[in-house]
Amino acid sequence: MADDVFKKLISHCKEYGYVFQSSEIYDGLGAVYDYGQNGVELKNNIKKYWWDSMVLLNENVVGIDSAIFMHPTIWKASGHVDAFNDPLIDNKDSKKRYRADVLIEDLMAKYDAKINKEVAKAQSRFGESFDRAQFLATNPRVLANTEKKNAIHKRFVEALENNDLAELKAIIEDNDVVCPISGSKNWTDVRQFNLMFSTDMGSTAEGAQKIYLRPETAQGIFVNYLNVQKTGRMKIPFGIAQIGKAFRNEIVARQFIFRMREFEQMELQFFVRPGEEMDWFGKWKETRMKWHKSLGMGEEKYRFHDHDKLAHYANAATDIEFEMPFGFKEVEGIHSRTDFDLSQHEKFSGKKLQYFDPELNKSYTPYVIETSIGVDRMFLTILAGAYTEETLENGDVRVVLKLPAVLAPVKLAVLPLIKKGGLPEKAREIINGLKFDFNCQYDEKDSIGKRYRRMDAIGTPFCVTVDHQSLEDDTVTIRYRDTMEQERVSINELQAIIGEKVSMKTLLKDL
RNA sequence: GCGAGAAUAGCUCAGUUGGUAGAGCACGACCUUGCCAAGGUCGGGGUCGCGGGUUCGAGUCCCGUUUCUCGCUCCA
Repeated sequence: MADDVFKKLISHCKEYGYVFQSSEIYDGLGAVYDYGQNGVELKNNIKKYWWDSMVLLNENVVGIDSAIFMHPTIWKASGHVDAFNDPLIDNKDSKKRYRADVLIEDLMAKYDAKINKEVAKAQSRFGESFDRAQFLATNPRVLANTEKKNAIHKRFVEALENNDLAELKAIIEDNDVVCPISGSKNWTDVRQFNLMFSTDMGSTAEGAQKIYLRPETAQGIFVNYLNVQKTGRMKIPFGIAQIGKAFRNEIVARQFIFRMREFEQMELQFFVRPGEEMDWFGKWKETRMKWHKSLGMGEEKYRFHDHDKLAHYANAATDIEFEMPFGFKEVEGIHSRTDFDLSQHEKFSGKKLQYFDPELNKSYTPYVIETSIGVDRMFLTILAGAYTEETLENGDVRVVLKLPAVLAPVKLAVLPLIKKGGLPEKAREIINGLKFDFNCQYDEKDSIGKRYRRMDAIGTPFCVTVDHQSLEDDTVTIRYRDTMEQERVSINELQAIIGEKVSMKTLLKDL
């Protein structure tokens, strides 16, 4: 059932110009998508809603737009070069995939376990008089295991240093490592998956330098934080916001635009005093959840998912999850990143990245709270939450995108009831008065009911219908998408009525 | 990357034991039309995902490949 809804949603996205597969006429490109005429409007509106809620509503938050290309050493400092280069091996029988280095580390841990067992046995036998160091140096079983382990360790370290994938496989095979699931030794070759895209900078082959397309936007903020702090005279606590593309060569990229190879992030890095990070973590957690819920997609569709296992840079982390047709999924991550990133950049760049705090009269490396949201995932949550199939009184099924008005691609359609008698001209006149403020659409084709349904399908919140009475008294009917109710209003009231309903002020006044 | 399934018009799909490609909806023009997708007339649109093979002949059978879906796996 849920899969069914998701399929319909994907079809709907294509049919109504929201999302197309990239390079479709060339059979497509895996996990890359293009936004269509309505998709780009919705996406831009999402970005604006986020940007304004960060930069306009917080006087201590400013934005930047850093380049996608960055100095390659940045990715060594951030840990991406190491972490995004896992050597992987598959067991052909169980079809399970493992990290080759983890299998070998497990193998070494087994020898440690054997040694510890011998030690424990001896200890319980000899009690007080047990000499651990001497035992380790003389016991033949321990020595044999130590020797085996050291031999593996030596080969392992050398293989890693030389990036020798065949040797990693040889270690696994020579030591009879079996798959825990199938119990077999039927392994594929070890392959390396670099999750970062790379390209060459420099037009000649000799002078070219290998650079990466950024796998996250955060580092562009970290390396600029002092520029912004100094030139903007920012005082801690302060934040830097950024929206931009990031690229990851996902091994498995699936579920439509949920996991794409080229995607967009909206990130805030908020710089705070060390020791105050948990307060700010809590505050941003609450603020971000409020922001999501302000869109009215249903409070029960959101939840926090706190991380038990933290990444190496974080001392607290949570996700905001949204109930997609395929279950609760992460939309936004909120992390307390400590001073990990700035310290790493100090180390690798050799530059001081400390902040002088005039109130405390001392310098320190700030701690960072990050809120990071995937624009494309956000887009998907909005569409998934908005997509509705309604059975009407007459038994017809109406497909309607109940998009928040502030995000809807088209704010209003102006429709002449019939295509003659001066009604089209009047409708154009109304659009000319409103088109500077709202994205308007004109439609005169087909019956009025059919036009309403077309607007429902792309999520247009308001339909303004021009009839003969409009010519006499300058009134029109305004029809509301969700209730299908209509009311007659004066043409010169339209701007205020619609303006109020599409304003983010209405939704975010408590933020 | 492994395994399974799928791919025919913009969309949803039909297509017989292999015999020169169809429907509905959508789209365009004109006419009609006073409020919730169904009026009339005419029209545009497909080398059946792509490449090979078998055959007198392939949308249909075989092989390869691309993309999508599901499962595994991974997930800063």
